[in-house]
Amino acid sequence: MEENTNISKVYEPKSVEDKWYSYWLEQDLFHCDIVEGVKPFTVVIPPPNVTGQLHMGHALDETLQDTLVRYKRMTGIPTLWIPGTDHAGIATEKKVKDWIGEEGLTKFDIGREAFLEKAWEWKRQYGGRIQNQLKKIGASCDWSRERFTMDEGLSKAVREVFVNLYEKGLIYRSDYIVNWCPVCQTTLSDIETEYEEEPSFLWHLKYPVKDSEEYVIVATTRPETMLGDTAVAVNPEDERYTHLVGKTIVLPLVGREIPIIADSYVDKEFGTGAVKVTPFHDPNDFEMGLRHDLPFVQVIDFEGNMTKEALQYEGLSAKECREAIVKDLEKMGALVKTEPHAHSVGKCYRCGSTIEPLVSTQWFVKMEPLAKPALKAVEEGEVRFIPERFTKTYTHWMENIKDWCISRQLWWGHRIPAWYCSDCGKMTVSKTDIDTCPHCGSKNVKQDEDVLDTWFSSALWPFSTLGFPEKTADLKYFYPTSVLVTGYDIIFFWVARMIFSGIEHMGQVPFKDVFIHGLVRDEQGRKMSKSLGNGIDPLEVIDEYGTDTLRFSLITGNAPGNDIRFQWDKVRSSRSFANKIWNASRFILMNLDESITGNLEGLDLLTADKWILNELNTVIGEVTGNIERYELGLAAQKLYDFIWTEYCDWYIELTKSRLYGNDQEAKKTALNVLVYVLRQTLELLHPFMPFITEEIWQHLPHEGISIVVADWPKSKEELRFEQEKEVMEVYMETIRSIRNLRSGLNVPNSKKAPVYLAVSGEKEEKLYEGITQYLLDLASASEVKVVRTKEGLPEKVVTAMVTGAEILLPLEDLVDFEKEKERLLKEKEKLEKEVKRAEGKLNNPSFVAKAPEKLVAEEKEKLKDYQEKLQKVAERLGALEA
RNA sequence: GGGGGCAUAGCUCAGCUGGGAGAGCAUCUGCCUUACAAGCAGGGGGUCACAGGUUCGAGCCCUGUUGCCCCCACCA
Repeated sequence: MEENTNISKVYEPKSVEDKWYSYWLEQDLFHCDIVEGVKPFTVVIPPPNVTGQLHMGHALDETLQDTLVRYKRMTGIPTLWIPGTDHAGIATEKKVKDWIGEEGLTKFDIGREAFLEKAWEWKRQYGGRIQNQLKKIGASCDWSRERFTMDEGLSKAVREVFVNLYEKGLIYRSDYIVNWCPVCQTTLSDIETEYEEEPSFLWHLKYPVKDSEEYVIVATTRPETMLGDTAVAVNPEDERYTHLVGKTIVLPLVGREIPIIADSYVDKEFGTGAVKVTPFHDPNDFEMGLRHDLPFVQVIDFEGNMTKEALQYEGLSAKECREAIVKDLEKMGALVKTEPHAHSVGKCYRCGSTIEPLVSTQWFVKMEPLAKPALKAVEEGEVRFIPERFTKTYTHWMENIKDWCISRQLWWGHRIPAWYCSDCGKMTVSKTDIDTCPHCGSKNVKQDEDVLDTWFSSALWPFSTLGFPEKTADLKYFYPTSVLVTGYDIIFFWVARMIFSGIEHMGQVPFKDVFIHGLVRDEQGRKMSKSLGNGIDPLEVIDEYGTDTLRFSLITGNAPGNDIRFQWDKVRSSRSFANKIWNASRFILMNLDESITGNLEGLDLLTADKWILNELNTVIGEVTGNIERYELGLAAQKLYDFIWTEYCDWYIELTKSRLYGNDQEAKKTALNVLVYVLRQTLELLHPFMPFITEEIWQHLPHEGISIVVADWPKSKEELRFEQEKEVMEVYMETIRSIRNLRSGLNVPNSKKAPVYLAVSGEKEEKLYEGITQYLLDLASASEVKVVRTKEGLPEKVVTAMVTGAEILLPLEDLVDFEKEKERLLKEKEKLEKEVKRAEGKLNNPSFVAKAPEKLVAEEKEKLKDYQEKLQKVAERLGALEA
């Protein structure tokens, strides 16, 4: 748009997006300074994985955040959006393992130090990718405050928190049954384990009772673990087994003697009512093992193979072992029954491998003391979920929370700050690295090999990014943040943990609002996934259609918290919208000259001008309210309707005769209003479509260096024009009616015809006085006459009734009285129905008594209008009969 | 087993504190009207899943039913 001629008829996003993003950075518009005494608006980005590529989920998440952030920035509040990335332990470690694997090396070949060296190198090479992608979608982050979870400062925060929790007794180290991924070679927390139902079998095994002819039949889904059985349990109330409790079982194949115990965990109804107990390999059995002081026998190792405790089965994989055992038990007659059984199996959320529950020494966070205040904060509304229903999801999880296993057997991450002395055997937990045992002075101290769960550091994100544990100015000013925007799938992983961490370490909740969105699904409603190959790359959409288009299509027509189906149709319709704005603006720019400022002072406004200003005023109020309430979909929809329907289809058309006419003052007025409304509309739209709005705004008369920092439009009392609105609505009704009549007879627009408006009184005559030009412009009128009597008008007319007037269109030979009668009869029917409806309401005494006065008055008005129209239709029909 | 969501036009979905059912796409008719055919004008199409209830008034609130979906828990 450098030149006002030769502008492309279609909007070309590529030529403007990078240009403006660079400009915004050059002008440092996203940087946020502290303004003492003014409460800022702060958002921290849910940090994408450094290994990550931008996917549709990010695109949605960043778009929502950016929209809120840009809006707030325009309202003049100091606004900060902190970007950053997450080190993503398992995911990144896997990438680096694959990377060195290309040279035939394993991480153990090269050792911890070299491996970490490689990992950092990998991060330097690919870690910047996601940031550039964020810029591509227009994210207005303060890049000077970018953070990475393994930055020095953030690592310091992790240590601070770890040690504090440890010293309070809220972190402990213990042998416990954990979820072990034999492929990733690490533990996983409970929420990192996903259960899938698989068709399997329930094997019924016969265990002989020692020194007896009796036996107990146990049912199991995992026969291979029988090698590690250290008891058989029955319900204490189960009379079938009472006499056996305390006796001994001789474990088949193994020969180990194990007790029969009574434990109320056992369900009498399920299977045979007797359970084999494998404390080392099953969470429930583990608990029973503790309760009854049973031995723990490990028969499956950390690679998923059988240990030497598995005797002759040593070395087999668990799966092979299962087959062998079933066969062997069958051979010896110990397999009583095999029945099909749906069995839910834990899977690693990263690699999908089957999880092996195993006992090992791990670090845990004691959750109950942390969960309590976190629950209270949400209950008391200190943190608010939008939409509200997710409060329940959160509460339910927090109420039933178990301790959090935080140690991971990885190298990439925050190494656990605990040291073990091989001389005195004591452990030291310390904020700083140590090389001497503080207990005995020995130099033989070794740091714990494990690192912390990635989510441990993510949980600190809202304050670690601001400088915690240092009491920085940023931390003081920007914490707590204003809103967290994220998907419902990580409420447990992240949101909940940030809440209790914020309360625990900062003494304050980390954010006021949690704005939850859904998942972006494919066109068939399936989850986008790598394995299905149905993911759509947002960058490809941007490449083809532009960022604004993608953003708009993700935001419109969605309610908070609901999943979104990605639709190309919707993308295309958003592109059409961008194009519509482009062309409307192009039209206005083509007509501009230097005298046009887009200010309203001293203009002689017409009805149409006042009408559009009034509509703009309304839209400003509504859109602002919608954004404040996180109803971004509604806000976008309103802007779409306003721009397309009211501004383009009506207002621009209503100004054309002035623009093309000879009255320079009138032209100037129209143009100023056109520019005024367009500029404000662009400002309203900017948070949603940042690039196209900036491009156009810069070409319009404006103040300031960028729309990014333009003032958010405000509704103004002096631009409320209720009366003009009403008049205009009558005019529009009239225009539609005329178009309708013509369309019904297939009259092309090029064929102009006179329009007569028969009005009943002086008031109506006055009302219609100003309509002439509008009908000439928008209703293909050749001339317009407002008359008090139909006398002397042509006979061959089609008619329609509008508020206060009867339209008569002399369309000569096109007029078919039979068809006309038919149409009017239909119209009559419709009106009668309406009259009946309105009368019904108004004759209902309780409606009149109880409904709001305004509503009753409106209903009365409508009734009157319908009755008038009905009467006119009847008259016209009468005339046609005659 | 517990919790939650959805059911509205042919399709995908909106519908804010209850006050005469909307959008996009698709479809039909007529228009290349000098901003835009990625467009303009006009039209057709809905017992708002079902059954009750509250209310002057229910797509919206309450109860129940049916059908899909999700989350949590996981009785071997």
